Amino acid sequence: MGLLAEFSWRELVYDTTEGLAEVLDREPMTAYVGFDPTAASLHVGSLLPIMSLARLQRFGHTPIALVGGGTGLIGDPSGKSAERPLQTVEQVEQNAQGIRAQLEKFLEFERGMNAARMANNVDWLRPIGFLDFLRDVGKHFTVNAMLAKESVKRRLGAEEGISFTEFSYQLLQAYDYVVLHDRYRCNLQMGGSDQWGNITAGCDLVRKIRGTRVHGLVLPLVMNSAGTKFGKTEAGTVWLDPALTSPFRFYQFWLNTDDRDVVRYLKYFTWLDADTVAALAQQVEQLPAGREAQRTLAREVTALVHGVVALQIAEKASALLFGSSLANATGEEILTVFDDVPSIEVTRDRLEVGVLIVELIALAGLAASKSEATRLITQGGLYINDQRVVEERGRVTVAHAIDGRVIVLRKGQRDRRIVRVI
RNA sequence: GGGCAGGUGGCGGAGCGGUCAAUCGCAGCAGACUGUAAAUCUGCCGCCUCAGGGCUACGGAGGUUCGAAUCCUCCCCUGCCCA
Repeated sequence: MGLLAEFSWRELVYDTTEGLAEVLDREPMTAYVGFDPTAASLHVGSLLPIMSLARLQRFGHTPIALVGGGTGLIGDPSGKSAERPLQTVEQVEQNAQGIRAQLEKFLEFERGMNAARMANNVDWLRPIGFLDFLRDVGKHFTVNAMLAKESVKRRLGAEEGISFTEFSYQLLQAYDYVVLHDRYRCNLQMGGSDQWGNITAGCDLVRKIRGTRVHGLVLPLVMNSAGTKFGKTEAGTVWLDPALTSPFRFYQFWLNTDDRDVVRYLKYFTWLDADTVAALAQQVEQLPAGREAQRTLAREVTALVHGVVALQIAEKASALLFGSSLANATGEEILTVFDDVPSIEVTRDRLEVGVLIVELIALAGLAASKSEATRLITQGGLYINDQRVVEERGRVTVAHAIDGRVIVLRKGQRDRRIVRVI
């Protein structure tokens, strides 16, 4: 099976440039994907392009992970409905370093023939002068074509418009392709479907100034059936950095995947083969409550991103939280399992006196204010050590501390905070 | 530079002198149901509060009025059109 067939059954091909199939069958290619340093960490949304690069490498092609340290200073208007504030140089640099470190985990850099490469476009975008850029790159683009790009068109119709800076973005990304083509013979660029305009701009530019035909492939936008943005939960973005999203929550994110999405996600985000995925798909049909597919997805992706040890802890925590009750757990166990749950510290002295529950909740960050905390209790959404709180003016005292060491606050079904007694 | 239309709570979008902490939709939070689901239903959704109320809010600054998100003046910002 060739790469394209592999991509195809996994539903990874949203669109490609013409003739890509023939080239892929004929020769090993060098492909790049760009990652924007908009944050210090990548999130699960980036997992699709990352996995795609990794798959490509397994098929003997060479992957390049491009960190957009230069383009990040400008801001890609693709898929954005409004102009975004510029990030500071330091911010971008820091972010670029962070995601660079993350990307390294997914690709193999020691692999002989097709070892992965890492590049940062600030290296060539920073030194180039404005006049040179206009003469060498800008001259090959008509504004007419630039205006026709979906990302630009949408903004032209929008209230806010688009700045010259973001308008120019497509030229920078196109130029990246030229540089990567020159340096590494890169001849394929992949990205999310929102990148199609930027990718074709790059293909055109390479053809115009180097006379070579290079290709592009865009991946589908990852959607979920609930209509919300993939990779967002109540708690916010699901990051790949374990310090930002704990392995436990990461695991939970995947475990909670909608039935309608889980099979597709197995194809997207795991290495499981077609037969295994088909078997799991059948499970979803016949025994949805068993959630075998979700469990497998969560295990696979968590192990991939955070490692087997982190996975085991996440599974153990899940079992304790949703299986047996807190009542049978010792303070020690709770502290271990909830190690990565946000916690606050309260002194024993304060607990001797008693702390107003609403104050504690606000302090722990379970509610934004005391009014919100009061509301929460009134509605029956607050639990202390899994016991529902009914008295909104009540106090928390040492008596609540399990083994005198820890109190577990919970909002709703699963949002928890740990109070450590010190 | 000129003309026009706008700037209201996370977003969209009402309100156009008092009854407005502000209709409504979306998002969000909680509850019920359940599979730690989806769908659905219910409640909540500025802050503080000794629960009576108090405070801060409708781009910014002034002003008119007993009283302004609503009227006036100036300023700032955005879009569209013209130059």
